[in-house]
Amino acid sequence: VNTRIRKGRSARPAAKRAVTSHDVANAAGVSQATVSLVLNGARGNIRVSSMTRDRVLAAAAALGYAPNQAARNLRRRSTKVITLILPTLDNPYFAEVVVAAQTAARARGFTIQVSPARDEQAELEALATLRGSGTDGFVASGRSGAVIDEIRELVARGLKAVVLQDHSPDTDIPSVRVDLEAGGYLATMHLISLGHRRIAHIADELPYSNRPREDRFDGYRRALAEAGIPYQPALLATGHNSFAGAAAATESLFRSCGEPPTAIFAYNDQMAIGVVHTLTGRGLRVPDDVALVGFDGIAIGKFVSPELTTIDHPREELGRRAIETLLDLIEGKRPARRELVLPVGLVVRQSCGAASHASATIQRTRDRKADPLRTRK
Amino acid sequence: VNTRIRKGRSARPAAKRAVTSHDVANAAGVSQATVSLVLNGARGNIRVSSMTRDRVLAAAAALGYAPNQAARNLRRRSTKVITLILPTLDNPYFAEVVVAAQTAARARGFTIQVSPARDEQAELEALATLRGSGTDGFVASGRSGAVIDEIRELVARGLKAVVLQDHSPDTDIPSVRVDLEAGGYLATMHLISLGHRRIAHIADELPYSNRPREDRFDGYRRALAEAGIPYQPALLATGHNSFAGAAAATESLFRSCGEPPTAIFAYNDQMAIGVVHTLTGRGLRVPDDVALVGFDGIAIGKFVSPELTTIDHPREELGRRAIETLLDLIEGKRPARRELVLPVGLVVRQSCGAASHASATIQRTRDRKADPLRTRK
DNA sequence: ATGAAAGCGCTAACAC
DNA sequence: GTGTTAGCGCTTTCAT
Repeated sequence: VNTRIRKGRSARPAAKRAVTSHDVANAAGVSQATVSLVLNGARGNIRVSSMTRDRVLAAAAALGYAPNQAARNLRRRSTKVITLILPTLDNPYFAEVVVAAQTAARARGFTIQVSPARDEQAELEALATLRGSGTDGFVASGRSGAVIDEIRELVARGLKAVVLQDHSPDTDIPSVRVDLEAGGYLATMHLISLGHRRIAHIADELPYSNRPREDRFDGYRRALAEAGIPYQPALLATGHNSFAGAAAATESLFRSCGEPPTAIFAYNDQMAIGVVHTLTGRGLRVPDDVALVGFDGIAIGKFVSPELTTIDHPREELGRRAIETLLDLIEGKRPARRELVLPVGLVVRQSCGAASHASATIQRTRDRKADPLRTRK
Repeated sequence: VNTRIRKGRSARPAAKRAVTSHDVANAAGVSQATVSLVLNGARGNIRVSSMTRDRVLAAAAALGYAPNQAARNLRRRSTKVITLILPTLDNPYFAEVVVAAQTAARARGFTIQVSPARDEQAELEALATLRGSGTDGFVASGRSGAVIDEIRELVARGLKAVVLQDHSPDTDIPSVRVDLEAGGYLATMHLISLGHRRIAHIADELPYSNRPREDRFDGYRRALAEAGIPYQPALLATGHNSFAGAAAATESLFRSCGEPPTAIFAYNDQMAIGVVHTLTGRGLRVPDDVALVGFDGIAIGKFVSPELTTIDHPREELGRRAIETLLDLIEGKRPARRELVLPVGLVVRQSCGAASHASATIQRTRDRKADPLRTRK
């Protein structure tokens, strides 16, 4: 039965029938159910003699048996797969999140699947593919209203979801994020403490309402307000979230803002590098002519010139906690917090011009639940 | 039947039974088989009246029906999923490959799944999870012998495979790769043509035999040989494939090589940035004191200072062609070539010191099948 | 043009 | 302890 010789040149590779639990059962001289029992191991009681167990295991190994996932998923009504929908893979920020997520998932017997979705349309498509129960749950960023609606719809269908780097849209959709507001505040406050008063902000240009951006921006304005510096719309510029986008945004900032800023707070470290490029191109030195603080803490910040002062995020923890929260949900445990907000830290390097004051100082915000923002000054 | 009220506080979310094709059939007043027929559309003939078709479609939409993937996969013996196993996601190089792969796959009705595997062990694990027929095929890099063996084993089980950025290990496992040898040759030749004779190479330190590294290295030595420059082992340094690893490798290179090199060919652009960092730290200017050529062509090379001269890879094409080759295999078509080798191009920017000669020159290698290497000088 | 019926390979409840 | 049995939801002949 199992020997179906590939006849002639008919091609169509004829996917040689895989070995099933039946084959193993035959080889071991037991019933198919026993094979299943043995292979699914410690189902509470070990109700199977160690002798048959060994025989089954041996037969399975000899035949190279691997259970058919589709059948198992169908029967179990679960796939042990979770999906991560991320805005982009261009930014190594997410690479770190993915690796941490994968490690955390694997530790609990789950596999992750990554879906890059660079815009709202792509995100909606990625979410749409989750409807067919190919996954037990997912992590997505919130962003636009349409995306939130689709997330709610999937949750209504029984999928579990966690929102990453955005606010919790619903009681049964927890969120795990970094304290971006505190980060914006810390970055701006640092520049203010260095004597700057004309501080620009270069942000992502995403068209729809976007919490990660608003949070940074809120922190920026809170710091200005605390220092009694009026917010000036002319000092805000947006561009595509990339090196080139930031370079262009900086160019247009300097062309149109009248009196130029003496300092810039960038949306993330990649954009900060684009900012440096334009500044340098205009003959401006960083930090002497313009001070700069990035955001993220990705590895490259230490290797460009000048080295980037930045707001460091707990990227590993972000990925890990998102997965842990999701798996708790999937396994029926109710997560400890609806919103988990991770603290950030200021890393002082060269680009802010404070190098003489202190090198590689690290200042962290407090861990917090969902109470009002407060940072250690 | 479908209304199972979540009773009391018994928790265990009770995953409300999803709507099945039976439900749709009932709502539309047809048999379940007809629903399947309608939804799977143009199965050759359209043997279904447009009236019932409309009724089924309407019912499906009203109920928000989505076919159960597990059941479908079980029945079809295929998942329409392919897996991409990549060494890392840290390097934006792979982000581009992934996006291209995803686009190509989607165009043909397939979904991709990404598995980062930073070392041999992780790669073997990732491959092992493919045994359970959760995927129709995969793209992996070759690397170590153990990995190749596992790839062969999976292919023997009926999975389809394509090797990325390595040589084809077997007639039925095609490879799609960039012409790394020609790239190494081009980079080195460029430095030679600028007058350099002491040219170092900073490479990835991967422990096992590694074609991508050997290919670059072969190109490097071919160029030296052609110019009559003896190869000097002291000018080869290896480090972890990262900014920090390259920085460390450069440090040790300068500490131990006796007379220092006047030029460096780096393994990739990320490592090139690490090289610049160390050079700058030692008070050496790039390109004035040491000329540098990177490899890859990733976006950041244009935004660091000095801008990186590099060997540009067709990253989008690499991802796309790998997927197309794999899908051909899955669909029973025999791919046109066993080895597809994509040409690379030299992009001259600042780090090589040729800026005065010509700015942003681009020189490309010829497209080739599997014939001996040859580059246009 | 439509329906009935037979599984795909597995898990789990229940019998012995 | 081990085997029997009943499906999970779908695709796909084969009748009608």
